[in-house]
Amino acid sequence: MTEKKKRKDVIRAGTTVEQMVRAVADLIVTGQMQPGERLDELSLAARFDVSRTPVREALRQLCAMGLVGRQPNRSAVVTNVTDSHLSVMFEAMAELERICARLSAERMTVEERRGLDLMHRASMRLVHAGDQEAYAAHNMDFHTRLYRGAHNDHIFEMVTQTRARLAPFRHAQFRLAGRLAKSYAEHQEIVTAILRADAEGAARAAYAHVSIVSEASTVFAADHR
Amino acid sequence: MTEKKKRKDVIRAGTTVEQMVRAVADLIVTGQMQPGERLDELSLAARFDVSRTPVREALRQLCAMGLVGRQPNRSAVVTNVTDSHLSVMFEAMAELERICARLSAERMTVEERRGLDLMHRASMRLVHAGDQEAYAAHNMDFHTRLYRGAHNDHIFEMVTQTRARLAPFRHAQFRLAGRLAKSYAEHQEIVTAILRADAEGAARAAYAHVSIVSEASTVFAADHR
DNA sequence: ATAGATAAAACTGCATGCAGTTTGATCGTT
DNA sequence: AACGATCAAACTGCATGCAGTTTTATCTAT
Repeated sequence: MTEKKKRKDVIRAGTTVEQMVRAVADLIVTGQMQPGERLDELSLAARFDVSRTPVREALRQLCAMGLVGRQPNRSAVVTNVTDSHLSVMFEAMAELERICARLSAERMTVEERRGLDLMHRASMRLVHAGDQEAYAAHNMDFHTRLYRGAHNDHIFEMVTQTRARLAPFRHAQFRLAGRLAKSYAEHQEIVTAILRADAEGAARAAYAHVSIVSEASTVFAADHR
Repeated sequence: MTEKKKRKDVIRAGTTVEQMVRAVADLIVTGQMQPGERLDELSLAARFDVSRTPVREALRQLCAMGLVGRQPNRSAVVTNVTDSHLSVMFEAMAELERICARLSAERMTVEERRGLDLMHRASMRLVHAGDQEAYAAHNMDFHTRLYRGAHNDHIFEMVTQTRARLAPFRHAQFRLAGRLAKSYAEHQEIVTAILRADAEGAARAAYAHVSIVSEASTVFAADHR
């Protein structure tokens, strides 16, 4: 019993496939695997010490998530968001953020508004400290709240998925000089509009916010080519 | 050689998994499988005369598409879009259509605008004939052009996916009295705005159009409960 | 008669094996 | 020397088998 349980504790965090999805997604999102790189089933299976079956299913799911591309009888490859899609992806992201901001301004509960405001104010400390790592985490949370605030699960799903694909590029944006303070100021605008239930103002601010991130990220991507 | 080729001709239309995805999606979308119904791997495998492996992978993909739900160690079940998600899905759809219409008004090429206008005009014949089947096909095409016109592949993908999930409900909407003519009139508004490059007008008209479809479909869904 | 326990049947999760396809390296030809 | 053909190694697609879990049917006790 203990043996079995132990094995589960180690292996479990959902099924093997779920783990594989998370693990491989992590490799991609953190940049440990470059776009265009091949993901062959056998190597991955060996690497994580499972058989090819869960690997295959994970790859299929990652394909659906857009993180890898597949063709029949060929290895899966890490999707190259860089190449053609970057601006398209950011545009989509901006549109989604705009929707979420507008709906959030209309629908957020009092608690949600207060929570957003509080966590935003708290983040000022991180800006002053210049703590990029912590601010990135805060930023993630901030936007997640916006997405949740729209109170529409399907939109939430779409925006989350899109964000996942853009993750590699967003990650490094705060390195650029002054981005932290700028980001904070932009958040401020969004928060203010939402607190006022100013749907159009929130929408505009959120759209602009992503556009700026987009430019910053494009610069970053160009640097690393 | 001929033997092999023949086998391919029969089997081929992509890989086995792709076929399974299409086949099962069809079962769901056409209503041959009701929401909540269980999809057990063995039965499906037997039904389509393949092994469980491609069935499993197809189910995983269908899950990603949102057509079926899964839990570890349980059978996949046809997603019950009806229950809670219907209005949420339509709302998301409306937002996406709004974006597409706005971007289409801004970006469509001259040919795209002309094509949209022509096919819209041609559809008047179907309205007069009261040909629901043909009009449904036209409607599909019409909206697809709107999505393409946005010139953003990622948005196209999202909207296509969302539409797929709503397909079962959209299908029957034209049965309701007068829907054909109303739909045509609404399309007219969208087309007019796009031809004028009136982004906001197109956005507004498209949003309203989906909202009305939503109501019609909700009625339909309620009827069939 | 109903509720709960128990055991068997059914089904999912994963591993493994084989067939067919792709990849890439070697050899021969121009 | 460069290009193309040929063949072997590597890899994907799918089938099948076993272990473990869920589901269902039967039996027992209140």
